[in-house]
Amino acid sequence: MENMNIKKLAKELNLSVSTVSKALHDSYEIKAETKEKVLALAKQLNYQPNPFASSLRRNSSKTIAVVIPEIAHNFFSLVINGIESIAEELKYHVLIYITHEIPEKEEQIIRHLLNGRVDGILISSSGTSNNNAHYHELVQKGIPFVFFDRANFDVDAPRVTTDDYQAGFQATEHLVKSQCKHFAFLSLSNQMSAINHRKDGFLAALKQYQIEPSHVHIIEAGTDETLSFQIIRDFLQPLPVSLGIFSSVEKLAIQTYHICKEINIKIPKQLKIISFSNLPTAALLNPALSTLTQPAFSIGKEAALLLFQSIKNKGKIQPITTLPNVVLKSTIFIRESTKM
Amino acid sequence: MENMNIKKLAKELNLSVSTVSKALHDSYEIKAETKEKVLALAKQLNYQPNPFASSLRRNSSKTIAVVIPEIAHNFFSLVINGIESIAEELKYHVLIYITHEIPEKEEQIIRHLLNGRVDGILISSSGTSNNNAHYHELVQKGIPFVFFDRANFDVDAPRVTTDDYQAGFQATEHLVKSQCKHFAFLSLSNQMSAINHRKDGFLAALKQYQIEPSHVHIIEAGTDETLSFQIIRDFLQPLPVSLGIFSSVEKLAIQTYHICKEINIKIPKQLKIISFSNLPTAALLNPALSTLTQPAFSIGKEAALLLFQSIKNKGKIQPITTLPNVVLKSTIFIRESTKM
DNA sequence: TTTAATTACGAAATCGTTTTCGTACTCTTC
DNA sequence: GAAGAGTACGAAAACGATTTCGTAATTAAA
Repeated sequence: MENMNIKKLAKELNLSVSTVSKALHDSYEIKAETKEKVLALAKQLNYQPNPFASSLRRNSSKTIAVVIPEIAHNFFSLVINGIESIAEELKYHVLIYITHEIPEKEEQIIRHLLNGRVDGILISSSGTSNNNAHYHELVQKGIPFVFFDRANFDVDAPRVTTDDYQAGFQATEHLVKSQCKHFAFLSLSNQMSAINHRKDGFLAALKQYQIEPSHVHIIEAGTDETLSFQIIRDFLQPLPVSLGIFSSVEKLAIQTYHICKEINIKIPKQLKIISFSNLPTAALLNPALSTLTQPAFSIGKEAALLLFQSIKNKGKIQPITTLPNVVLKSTIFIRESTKM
Repeated sequence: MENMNIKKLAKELNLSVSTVSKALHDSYEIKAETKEKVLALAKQLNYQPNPFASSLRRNSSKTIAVVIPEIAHNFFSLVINGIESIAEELKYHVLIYITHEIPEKEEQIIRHLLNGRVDGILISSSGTSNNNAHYHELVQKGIPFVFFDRANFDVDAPRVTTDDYQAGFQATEHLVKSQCKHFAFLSLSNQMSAINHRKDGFLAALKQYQIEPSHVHIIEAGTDETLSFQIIRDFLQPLPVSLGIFSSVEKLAIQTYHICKEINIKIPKQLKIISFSNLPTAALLNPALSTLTQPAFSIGKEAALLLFQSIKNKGKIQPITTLPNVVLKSTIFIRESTKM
């Protein structure tokens, strides 16, 4: 009696395995009376179908994977929250994979997932633009996937992103109007779609306001903490006059705060800064940080919804439509860190 | 040629399925030459074994589950990072389940996992003390699990916790020495082990320093954001003189900061506060927040290690030993929020 | 030379479901 | 009352691996 299975259940009921299976799936072939009996005993004996046998036979796992660069990050954990809210509702399971911003790691994970362990994948890419073979393999294998936030635009897959260009433009415009003279863009890498769009918005705004190119600084700090710390600190010494920083990610803004505290740069007097961020404490910082805040939870929800749509439509004839490409709006919060 | 499987591979090689399977698992029964051929073709044809067939036959899933109250929380996402670091190394997969602090939700998740989908479970309990039947069912089913941070001490399972009592004592002692006269403990609920230990340390310290009971306040703010906001605000009006707050979780400390900003209470002049927290911005807050910081990443690592040990030992005769009960040390950071 | 052991492989059972295909039996319908 | 339709179930194949058991061929031991 160690483990209940459908065979024992059938024997107990004096029914065949197939009848029991059909009864459990509420098949029209089975009469109501029998169904009730089966359901009753199944509940009583606490029968739970073996998920692997089901998955093997049905060729579906009721599982999705989320592949992200890092998890200890407000944005990504909020996104996961959104994803989970939908998955939970649809009784799907969620596997988490972390790439630690290493493109090769992402490749390896994606390649592994070609084995059919999951019905679909949500990806925030760590990949570089010259490397998307693994995405194409997913397409070939027919495994649905959706990009969120960081997409690879060379790959035909649904995307959920935010209005990065506009937000970047708006943030930069705000810095200009706050009387900044020098402008710096803090970036992780020039290979990430979302960040590049933010940079494009930044550059466009500076162009529109006819800022001298020599006053425009693009700082690629990279993903290594120690190194990026160094790079930013080096950039701030000597400090460009009336510097306005637009940080493309929260982490670099926080590092900047730490550096300013360390080498005694006064925000916003000597340096103004605005950053993309989902920090719940942005308003409590010293000084309060101006932010562009992405609707992270909604991004997760939308991406999951798109993915489940793809999963459902799999195999069916797709109407020739444009690729789903949801763009959500970020919100700008002006706080003290950019005060005149 | 849609999907590669072991049968096609065997046919291609003019070998039997069993030989191929054994070769792939490096069995001593197969000679080196054959193994090489098999490995070579497997790689060339990009063969990946179907995980569900394997799991079904082997009765093991190479998957663990992490069940946590919430994910958008620095502590838990750091723990997951630690868990993932071990799981990744051992080629295990990680499923995430979020209870949203709802005990019934946790029960439901755990009961579902009785079906064998995972080889083991890491749990930070959302359960109440009078409700641990589902844990016992896990024991009965022989599914290994490990508690971390929030354990249920009525259940015999390995635990990874921190020195909550000592940390609570130390934090409170610090408040006493900072000339506080009234003392408040902010709690989520009186049903969570870790939090209760912190409270015990708090009360013990106050007793040792002979603080009048009427100056001791236990605030159970609950897990609902809006409600807890209300409760804390109500407590702070009117403001007890020389109030020292020990917040058992980060979230309530942040709420307190927001409230103080709103109703214009000066920290640390009118109110001192120290909190358990893994905020990367604690030092950048206005004022910088004194914290007790748990080694969250290590907690995740240790818990995962214990779990994998249990999984490995499963079925084997256990030496009669004491239950693994790892207790890690938290670190106290004194900052401005508790300055005299 | 005979027997025993070793090597290298294959046939088939097995894991627990789902699903296809039969097939008795009852009920209509003309 | 014969044919067709509908009802309710069962036998067996399938999913794709792993593992047990058997065995032919070779080698070693007696």
